[in-house]
Order: sequence, then C-alpha cells, then structure tokens
Amino acid sequence: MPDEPPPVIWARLSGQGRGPVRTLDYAAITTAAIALADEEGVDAVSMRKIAGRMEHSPMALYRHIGGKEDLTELMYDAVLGELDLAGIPSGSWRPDVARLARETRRLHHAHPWIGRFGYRPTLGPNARRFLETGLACVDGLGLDIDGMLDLLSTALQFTRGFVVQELGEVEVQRRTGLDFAAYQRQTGPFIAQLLQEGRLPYLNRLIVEAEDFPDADVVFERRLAMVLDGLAAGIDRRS
Amino acid sequence: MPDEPPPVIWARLSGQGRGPVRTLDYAAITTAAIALADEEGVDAVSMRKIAGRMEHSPMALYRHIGGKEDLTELMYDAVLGELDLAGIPSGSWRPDVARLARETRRLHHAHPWIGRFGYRPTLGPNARRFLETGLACVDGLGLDIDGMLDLLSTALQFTRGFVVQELGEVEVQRRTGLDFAAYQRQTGPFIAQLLQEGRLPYLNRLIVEAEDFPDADVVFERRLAMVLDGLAAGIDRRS
DNA sequence: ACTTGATGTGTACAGCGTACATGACTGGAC
DNA sequence: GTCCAGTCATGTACGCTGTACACATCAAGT
Repeated sequence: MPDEPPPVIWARLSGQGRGPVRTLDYAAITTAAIALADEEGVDAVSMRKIAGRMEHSPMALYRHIGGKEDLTELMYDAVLGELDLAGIPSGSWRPDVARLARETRRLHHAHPWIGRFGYRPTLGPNARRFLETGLACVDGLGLDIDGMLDLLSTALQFTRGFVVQELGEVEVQRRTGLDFAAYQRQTGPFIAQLLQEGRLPYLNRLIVEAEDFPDADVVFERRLAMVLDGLAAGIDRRS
Repeated sequence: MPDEPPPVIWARLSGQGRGPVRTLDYAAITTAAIALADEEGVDAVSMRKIAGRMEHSPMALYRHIGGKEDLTELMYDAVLGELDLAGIPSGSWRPDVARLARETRRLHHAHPWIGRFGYRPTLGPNARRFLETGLACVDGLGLDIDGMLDLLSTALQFTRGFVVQELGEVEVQRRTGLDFAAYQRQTGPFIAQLLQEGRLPYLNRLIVEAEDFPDADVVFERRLAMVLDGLAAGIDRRS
C-alpha cells in the first residue's frame, strides 16, 4: 500500500531542495491570490490570472500548491493572520468574546470573499492560533471543554451568519454595479405592486416603519449583545 | 432612456404568448436544477447538464431564465417552499422561533447546497411567505418592527452560521470521498506532531476531553437555547 | 562526473456560460 | 384565408476555466 500524500496541506509544504532555485513559493502565490480576490472579486480568481500577476506560467503554480482547492485553504488561513488578538484573553469573557466577534466581522469586511471559504475546519497556523486564543477567553468559567466550545462557537456562528448576509447585499451591488438607491428604484415598482395586493402586512411595516438606513455596526452590536446575554445565561445554568 | 428589464426575476416571468407551444418553463428548469444539485452536488450544476436532463439544448434554457445567476435565485426560493410553517405563529414566540430555526436547519440538510446561495435578500413568493410568518411570530411583544427583525434575524443568522459550518464538513467528505474516520486517520499524524510541540493546550483538551462524536442535533439545541435566552433578555430590556 | 529529483513551461483536453444567427411555429390583424 | 410579428428551440462559436502530461533546465548528492 503506497503512502498517499497527506491530505493536510500544512504537512505538505516543503522547503528548497535539489533543483533550480525557486522563483515562486506558496506564500507569494497566496498573497497574489488574496490581492486578486480583494481587487476583482472572488469569481475573478483563476490560476491563469494569478500566474499572470506573478509573470509565470499557470502550471508553475502547481509545483507549490496542490490545486485551487488547496489555494482557498491557504488564502483563508493567511487572512486569519490579520486578526488582531492582542490583549486577549483579558480575564473577562464577555468583552473578549465580543472582541473576537468584532474582529471576525472586521475581517469579513476587509476580505468579503472569505464568506465563501473556510467552512470546513482548518489546521493552518493562524486557525490554530485563533482557536487557542478563543478557547482561552472562555476558560475558567466552570465549564468543560464542550461548554467552552459552545460559548465560542455560538458567538462566532452568529457573527458569520450576520456578516454573510450583510456582505451578500454588498456583493450583489458590486456585481451588478447598482448602488442601493438604484436597486430600490428598480425593485420599487415590483414591491409596490406586491404591497397593493395587501397580503404582506409585515413587509409593508418594514418599508413604512423601519429605520431607513440602519447603521450596520449598530445593528450588529444590538444583536451581538443579545447573543452574549444568552451565553451568560448558559454559563449560569451550567456552572 | 430605454426601459431596462427589471432586475427582479419575479417580475419578469411571463406566460405563454404567441409562438410555438412551450416545451419548457422556468419551473421545470428549476426543478431539474434542484434535482441535479441534490444528486450530484452544487458544483455539478451546469446549464448543459440541466438541459441534458430535460432533453433540450442548453440554449433553450435562456428563453425562460435570464442566466445562471437567476437560476440560483429561482432554486433558492423554490426550496424555501418546502419549509413547513403550519401552525405558526402559535402565540408564544419562543417555540415558534425555535421552530423556524429547526425548519431552516432541516432545509439545509435536505439541500446542502443552499448554504452557497441565498445570501442576498430575495423577493420570491416563498421568501415573502417566510418573512411574513417569521415576523408574525415575534409580533405583540411590545417591540417595534426593528426590534422584531432583530429577534428573528439573530436566531436565523445563528442558525445559518451553525448549519453552514456543519455542512461544510459533510461537503468535504462528499467531495473527497473520505468519511470522518478516514479523515482522522489521514490528519492524525499531523495533529499528533503539532501537539507534541506542546503549544496548543486547548486543541489538546479538545481531542482528549471533548465528546468524541457529538450529536449535531443536541449541540444545535444547546446553542439555540442560549440564543433564545438572549432574545428573551432583549425583549425584557426593550419593552 | 554522473545521477537524481525539483522547477518552470507549452501544449492539450474537457468542460463551462452564453452571444449570436437561423429556422420552425402560431396568435392576431387584415 | 393570408400574412406577419413575435416567440420558441437549436447549432455554432468564443473565450474562459482547472489541470494532466511531456519536456527542457538546473542544482545538489553521490
């Protein structure tokens, strides 16, 4: 039975060996891919375009990464390195978890495409660091490791859900080239027609009564506070 | 200035007019696309394959839907129609919101690919129904419409975050053909090596102390309960 | 000096979304 | 009854994608 290559990229990254000196490595490829995704959107990321940016042939990339699948994992872990975790754990779980949530949200705003990646758990160095720091923030509360993971994951899963929805609207604006006002102008007649049929009382209230241009930061904080209240209740119940 | 076609698909769906009798319509295309996504995964969904299933030419589809972009929106709204909302609102918000969350999760399990769609808000008939029912569940609590939306969205955003992560792991198993045990066997050596360096105390605790094969249903209920506790606190604070 | 393995490249293939031109068809106007 | 305008389905074609494979090139180990 032959040794299959390990499926974990992080165990497969090798240094310079025999052969021509490298003019490329996985870190540089990852950086170029991230820049491309940031500038032109995630759908524009292709092996050919990355190679073009680096002035190499597309196939050169395959000497350093297994394929596009691997590249996404490298990209994801690389941006996790941008998380600012200085000063936590501070000793009080609530501001720390809030900080983790805000940092996660900030990261999604800086790189809107990460919402499309990073579903499966990753073993990269920055993911490891994030996990360690995150669990440290909820340690010492009298919970076992499963309870700690519940606290952390609940906050972060809410955050991910919030941000993905938030950015979905931004993304469609970027792709269609319509800003929100133009979108409203286009959808307006259709919505008006729907409302005229009178079967959508809550949609009507949303349009008439809801805050017109809610500050996403404020909305996030409001909802995050509720989630954190829930975590506090969970701690009380289980410790 | 010419009338641009409305960007809302739902306003663009037309009935039979003059010309040859239709052998195709958007609903049939949507059904075929959903079946294909369920059976072969979302990445296998292509205009050509859908057309093949329907024994039509690929270009025939474009007579009925604007393009692949539109198709995803049609698919998303179609599966929303499978949500079982009978009996809600019941009059008590907490079981109702829990029900909405569980139904949302059930839907993601039935069609794992919907995690990749449905980011932007949709105006389809089933999305409208879901919004109306959802807001009705959190009405009468003394909150304004923004507060109601906070309650509902927080629960559902958490749910989406949870399910997307949950299904990310399932998806990678489907794609790689490795079950979880095989995955563990493959990653085991790498993880063991990481742990030996001794800098990852919480990863170590996760492996040693955490429940080995946690029931995802139980975990979801545990975390959902915390989120609902948070919503209850939010209601108290604001009413 | 010779072998061995790594590096980068060029070519090629199968697949994708969809623009465009063409022909078949039918409801409404005359 | 005739004609035509508009709709439906199709075939061809273009540019794009990920990547398998064969190849020349170069440096380190023997």
